[in-house]
Amino acid sequence: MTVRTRFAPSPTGYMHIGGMRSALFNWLFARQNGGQFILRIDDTDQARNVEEALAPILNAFRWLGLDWDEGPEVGGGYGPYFQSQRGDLYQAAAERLLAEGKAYRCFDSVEQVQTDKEHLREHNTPPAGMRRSLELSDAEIQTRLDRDEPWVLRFKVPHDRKIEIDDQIRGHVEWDSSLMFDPNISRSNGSPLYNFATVVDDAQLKITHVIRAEEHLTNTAVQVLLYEALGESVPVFAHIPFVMAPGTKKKISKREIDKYRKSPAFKILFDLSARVLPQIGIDEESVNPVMVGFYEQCGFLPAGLLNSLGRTGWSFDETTEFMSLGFLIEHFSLGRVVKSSAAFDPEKLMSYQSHWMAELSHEDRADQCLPFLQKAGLLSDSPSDAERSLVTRVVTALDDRIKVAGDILTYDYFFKADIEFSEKDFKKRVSRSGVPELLTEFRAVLAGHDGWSAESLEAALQSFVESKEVGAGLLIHALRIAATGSAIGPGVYDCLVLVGRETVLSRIDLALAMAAESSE
RNA sequence: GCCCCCAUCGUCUAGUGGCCCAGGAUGCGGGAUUCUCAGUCCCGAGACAGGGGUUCAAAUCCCCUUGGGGGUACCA
Repeated sequence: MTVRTRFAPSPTGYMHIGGMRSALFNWLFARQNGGQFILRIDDTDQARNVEEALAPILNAFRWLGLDWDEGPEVGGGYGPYFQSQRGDLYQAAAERLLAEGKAYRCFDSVEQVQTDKEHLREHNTPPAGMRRSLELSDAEIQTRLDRDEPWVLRFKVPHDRKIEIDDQIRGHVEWDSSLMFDPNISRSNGSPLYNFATVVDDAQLKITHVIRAEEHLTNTAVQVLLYEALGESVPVFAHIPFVMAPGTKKKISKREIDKYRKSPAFKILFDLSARVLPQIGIDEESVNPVMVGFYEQCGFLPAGLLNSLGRTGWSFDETTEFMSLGFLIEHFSLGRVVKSSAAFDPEKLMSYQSHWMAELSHEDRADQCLPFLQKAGLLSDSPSDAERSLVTRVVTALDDRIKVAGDILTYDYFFKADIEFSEKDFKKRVSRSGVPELLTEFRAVLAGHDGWSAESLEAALQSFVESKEVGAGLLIHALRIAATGSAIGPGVYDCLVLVGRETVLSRIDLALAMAAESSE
């Protein structure tokens, strides 16, 4: 039997981070077992713009390198893969259940059902007995049908059953069917409800392993009954824990985004996007950490996010933290998925991301950074060899300081002509007694300096400060601010080399002028 | 209310009766390296929700309590 798993997203216009984790586990399990991973689109609610709303989802899969064997764009032998196009399947299954007496028309209004349930609850009785419509005679049913009375289809739960599953993660779970209320399986307009559609689909798609979030565990009872009524074999279930929002015990959700913006647990992520996104022309409000696209746009590596997703709710052993996709395919196991829900941890994500970024060669890191510089207008659309080489040299000098590709924008002073001096640092390092004079003199040294390498510049500065009998730090800090405008960056000699002699000299002039101005 | 699931450092987790006065990672605190920042290297603080059993022995098994989460929709 070939393993077949699936992920069934609704086209919502973004890919949810928690959903992505579910998809990843399904994908890993399929790949590990040489099976198929299927993408089915749950678009019964959205009539319009499915394509547009689906694009970010497919893009997220592609970005992370998770392919699908059947689904949108690739087709497959069990299509169509859009629920909106599978109406006849649900219709046929519903009619069969009705004909076989396994489902019945319920003429009760929503309000009526509601009232009945409340009444029963007051008397502490489970609502399983509510089957008024089942007592209707054929003639009565026909009369109501003739009068065009609305009805929904309810599945007739056999009340004498113990429903048991051996969940791959939860273990043995069982329910008493006598406590279950007959579930509505299709609406008065004939469209199927989730529990029904999903069973019909999973059966028709020959899904062998249903790996999904824990919220569906209770639904499984009804679904098992439905599989049986339809004469289909029941798949293996694996209910994985929720991905919770950092700092909370609630499922991570886009609706809570305003709270997340204020939450300290999310701070590093929002700080990052505030640094990066405005510079590349993306509205900060348009993406957020609940969406997979956020990470792509900030410059995360697929490997970083994947490692983080793979480690929330799953572990390999007691020490292994860094896992490539290949490692995960090889070693993933449902049995090692944890039972308790896990909070997505941005700090740990950063740690994985830093690790995978550090694994990249400087050239590859430069390739990651390049598009960000282009989007920020700091580099032309088709960069010259000289520009590309500058990026590589800057990235090399920056080394571990680049954790996500978007970090390159923090060091924009290597890529633009005009810089702004950080006011605070300028005051602290340049506008202090003796420093402008020192800088003026050293400017002359630089202007006449033979060669322009980090080594020779260091030697020049050392002998200069020795002759002046001042600490090297005094000049170094001032020089850094003057040459880059910023207190942070690579070693100062690297900075001088990368910025170039001419620019360094003119920036020093500018700094000296500013210092003179402020001292007046 | 009823049904189901879950419970180890702040967080992610290891642990399937003795290897555990609980291991790793992350974050945090301190130190070292240093021209800043980042990194790296050391050191440190930090958890078995509570109560009962079972057993020579329990984080691990059982029961109860408490806490958290989910379901109970003509949502998915």
